[in-house]
Amino acid sequence: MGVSVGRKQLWDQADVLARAMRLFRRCGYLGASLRDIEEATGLHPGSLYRVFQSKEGLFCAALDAYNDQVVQGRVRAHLLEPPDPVAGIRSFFTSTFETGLDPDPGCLLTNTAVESFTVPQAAAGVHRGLETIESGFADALTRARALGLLSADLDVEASAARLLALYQGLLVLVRAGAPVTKLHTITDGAMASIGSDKEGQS
Amino acid sequence: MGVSVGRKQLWDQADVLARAMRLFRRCGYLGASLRDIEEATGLHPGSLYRVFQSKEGLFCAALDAYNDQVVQGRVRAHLLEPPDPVAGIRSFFTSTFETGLDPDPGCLLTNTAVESFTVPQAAAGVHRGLETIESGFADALTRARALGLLSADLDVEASAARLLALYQGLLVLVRAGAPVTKLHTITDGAMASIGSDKEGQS
DNA sequence: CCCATAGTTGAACGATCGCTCACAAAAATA
DNA sequence: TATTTTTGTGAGCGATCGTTCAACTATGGG
Repeated sequence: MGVSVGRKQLWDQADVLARAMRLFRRCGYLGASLRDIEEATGLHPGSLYRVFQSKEGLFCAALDAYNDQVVQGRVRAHLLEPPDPVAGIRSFFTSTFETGLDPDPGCLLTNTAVESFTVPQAAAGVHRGLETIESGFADALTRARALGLLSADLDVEASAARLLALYQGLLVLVRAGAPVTKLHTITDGAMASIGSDKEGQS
Repeated sequence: MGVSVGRKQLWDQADVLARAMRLFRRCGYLGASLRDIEEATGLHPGSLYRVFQSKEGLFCAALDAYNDQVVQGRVRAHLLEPPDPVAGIRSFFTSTFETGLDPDPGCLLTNTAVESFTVPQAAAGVHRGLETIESGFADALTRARALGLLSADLDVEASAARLLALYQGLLVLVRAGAPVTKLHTITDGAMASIGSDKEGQS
């Protein structure tokens, strides 16, 4: 069945998608030309088009990879796994602007939602990524409530939706170059709005 | 001094900027070609370039017009003038997604912040617009506190920053096609997070 | 060794991009 | 009316866009 005739593919698809993803996060879909993509990935247009059909196809594949690796990775690391879900939610926010991690390449979900008119097929990917984040918030909130860290009558669904909006807004402000102090203020307010301020509330 | 020799300009600059603004809100800077601009404004490239020097110049002028007209108009109408500042804040949010007003042309500040790499000179305009909104929130919160509608120990500055982030996030979700019920949930949560839920809190 | 197959390469296509400029048309001055 | 000055017009510039494809290179089967 698995015919093994012909030349072997010289490049790793995951690696190429990771490079394309980084370029799209920085420059957006329209801002990244095929020549830029060629330079970033090291692939010539023929190879790109044989596998991904078009620039849009590559973009959608990069968006899927972003969801599967970056988004799910961050959600798992900050929202699902930490024993202290409240601290996890906080670090999910602060990790977007605190130095060291990465020099602000931008969130592909935020950027694509704003650019959405350009690549209609990407809407599904944006929706999927946003839902991953939101259900991550919901999971962390539910766990925190069960641990007694938050009020028992907290509306998890509404709080998760609000945290998602706050998170997207924070990313916009990061892109706009807001000072880190303001981003911290917003994060502190977000934590307080779910009933957990910095000092703890017993 | 004011020499009055030569042909009269046939077009109204404010009207042209309003049309360009609408196009940029919908398509973004990169997504709007000069041919699109020509069609939207009715101006030929010669006239455009004589007055605005470049596509970037036109964009920055449109962004300034957006700040002076749309942003300041909305801030005044919802945050500065209403006798009930709390209701004003709520309508400032809901007016972005409730039907009738406009079919979601997008916020030029949000879009430009995300696209910021493209037109570096636009950063100042984005900053100015965001500050207009944030100080509008601060004004409404201060008035609401003075009226006894909100807790006396409310941190106005922090709440205004959080409302700005929430507002930008809401606009991202609107662009992403989030259902109206979710947008309402987020708005209700935003109001509750400043200490005023739907039913009122005495 | 030769052929069939799969993958790589990069020149080049038509379309469109942002932008320019020579020219025509109007308004004020002489 | 002739002249000067400003504005409108739109063909067309070089550059770059997304995309294609014919030639070339590796691989496995017979």
